[in-house]
Amino acid sequence: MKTVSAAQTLSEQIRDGNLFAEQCPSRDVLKHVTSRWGVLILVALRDGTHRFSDLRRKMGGVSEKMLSQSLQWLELDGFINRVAYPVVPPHVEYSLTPLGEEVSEKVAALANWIELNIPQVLAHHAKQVA
Amino acid sequence: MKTVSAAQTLSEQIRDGNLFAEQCPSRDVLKHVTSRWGVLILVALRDGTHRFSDLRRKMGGVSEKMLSQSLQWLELDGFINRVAYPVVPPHVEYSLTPLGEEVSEKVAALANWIELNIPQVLAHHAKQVA
DNA sequence: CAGCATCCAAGAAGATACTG
DNA sequence: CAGTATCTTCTTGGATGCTG
Repeated sequence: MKTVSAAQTLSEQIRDGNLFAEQCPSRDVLKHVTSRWGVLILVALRDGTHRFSDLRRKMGGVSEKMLSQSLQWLELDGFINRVAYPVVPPHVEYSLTPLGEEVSEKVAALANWIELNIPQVLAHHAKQVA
Repeated sequence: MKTVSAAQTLSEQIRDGNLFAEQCPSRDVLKHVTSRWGVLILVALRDGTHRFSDLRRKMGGVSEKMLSQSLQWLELDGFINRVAYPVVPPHVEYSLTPLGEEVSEKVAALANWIELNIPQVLAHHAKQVA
C-alpha cells in the first residue's frame, strides 16, 4: 500500500490509475487485456507454456496476424514472456510473467463466470422475444 | 449445479459455455461485457442506480450513441435493469440486476487490478525503450 | 515454424442534428 | 432528459503472399 499525501482526495488515494479518466493509460491496458483475443490468450496460457501454433489451434478462429499482434501487446505490457529458440525451423514459446499470472487470474475468473452462466443469459434472451 | 451425464468428459462437465469454441454464444456475452464502455458501465453501476446523463458524465468520453447502445446490449443480456418514468422531461434509471451484480463483481476485480498495477505496466513499457 | 507486409472488408465509434 | 437517425471516420480483423 502506498502512502497518501494530504493533498490527495478520498477518491484518488487508493488507486494509481483511473479508468473513468479519458486519457488515463489504464484504458490502453484494459483494451489489450479485454480485447477479443487477449482474453483467450491470457486464459490459455494459464495451463502452461504454449507455442505460437499451439495457441492458434487452441483458440478457435484467430488469424496469424491478430494472434501475433495481441501477443505483442501483452508482451509490451509485461504480461507475457516470449522466448525464441534460434533453431530451424523456428521455435517460439509464450508464457505468463508473474504480473501476467495476476491479470490472467482476474480475466479467467470473468471468463469462467460467463461460461458457467451462459444458460441464464440465454434464458433472458428468450424472454425478450416473448 | 447441473447434473453430469456419464458421457461428458472431465473438461466439459463443469462449464456450459466454451469461449475457445468459435461459435459459442459466450463469445458475444464476453464481447458486450468487455467492450470499451461495457466495462465502465458495469463498474459505475456498482455504486447504485444512475440516470443516463449521470453515467455519461461519469464515464469520460462516451458518446450518447455508444452509451445507449452498450446499455441496450447489457440490458438484453439480463445484466441491467432499465426503468423509465413516464414524466416530462423523461427520467430513466439504470441499475444492476442480480445477475449483473455478479458479472460486475468480476469485471470490477479486473478493473481494480489494472488501476492498481498501472505503475508496473508503465515501468515495463519504459524498459522496452532502453 | 513463426512470423511480417500489404491490401481490403466489416464493424465499432464519433459528430451532428433532430424528436417525444 | 433521454434518446434516435444519419453520416463519416477509424480501428479491428481477415486473406493472401512472402521470408528467415
